Amino acid sequence: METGKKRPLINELTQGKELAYQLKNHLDKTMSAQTCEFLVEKILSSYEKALSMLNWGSTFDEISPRTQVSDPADSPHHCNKNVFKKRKTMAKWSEQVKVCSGSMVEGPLSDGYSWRKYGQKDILGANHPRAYYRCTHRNFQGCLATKQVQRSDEDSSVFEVTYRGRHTCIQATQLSKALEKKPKKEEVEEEEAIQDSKPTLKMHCDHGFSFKPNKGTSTSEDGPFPSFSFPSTPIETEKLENLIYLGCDSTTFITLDHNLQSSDSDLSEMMNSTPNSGENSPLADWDLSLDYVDFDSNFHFDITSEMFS
DNA sequence: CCTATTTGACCCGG
DNA sequence: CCGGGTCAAATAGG
Repeated sequence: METGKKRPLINELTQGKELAYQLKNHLDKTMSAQTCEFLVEKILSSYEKALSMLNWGSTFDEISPRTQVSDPADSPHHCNKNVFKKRKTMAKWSEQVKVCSGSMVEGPLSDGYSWRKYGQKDILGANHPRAYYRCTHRNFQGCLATKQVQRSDEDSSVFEVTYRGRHTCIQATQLSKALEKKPKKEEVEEEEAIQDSKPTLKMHCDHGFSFKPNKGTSTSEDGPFPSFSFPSTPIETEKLENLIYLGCDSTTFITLDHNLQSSDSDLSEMMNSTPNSGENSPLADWDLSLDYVDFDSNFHFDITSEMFS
């Protein structure tokens, strides 16, 4: 990114940040909208990150998704196992992380997200291998964020961390954080939200698909199946693209019912539970469904038998 | 048992 | 062909 564009960008982000703060103050006084507050928190965090990235002199490069799609009428998307074209269109930035010399805490400190290692490679000319991580919530929330971590050659206390793709997931820490702020009264006005006594998490993205995990407190497998579904009518490429890139990050609408304790372990629990009925969870294919959605217009959807193999 | 990590194989773009 | 990135089976660890 040229330095000429840097200043306006910083100004813009700063302004947006201030506006978000103002909005937050208003929300504090009004009502039980923890959901809105949660959103604002995310917005702020997003701005903070962007600014820190820019000021830190780290590289940041994101190709506008606008330029990637020329044929929005292109209909359905298919999950093909060997298609990774879209990776090129994902945001990518990197930063150096130094680990405290005193502490022997191996590896770069947590950046607030939970990652799962999926590979390690010896890199040509590098003394230390490069580790590959992806978001732990990839399977459950379709979060495509990944990062690479490589120890610096000269200074072994420095790690080069390269991020790819923004998080579209809801981290457990964010959930608990949002819950902490919830006032303890307000039983009255939530009547309509109380439909059953089970903790539920409803997540809704405003571009047409929804992800609605629903888990009972008991281990009974007869509870409602979690469901993730795209709209029944094919969604245009453009919309999907906006969904992913503007992202659940900023457009996700969260409804937290009372007594929420949902965590990823809960999610994994319900997703991995193999019902005795022999029926697999409908979420089994969800990873593929989102994971391999291809936004490149050159890619042609083809329905083959491998879709539901 | 389950989930996370390790690690060689595999894929793919340059 | 080579090397970076990913997959997935084996393994570790709770």
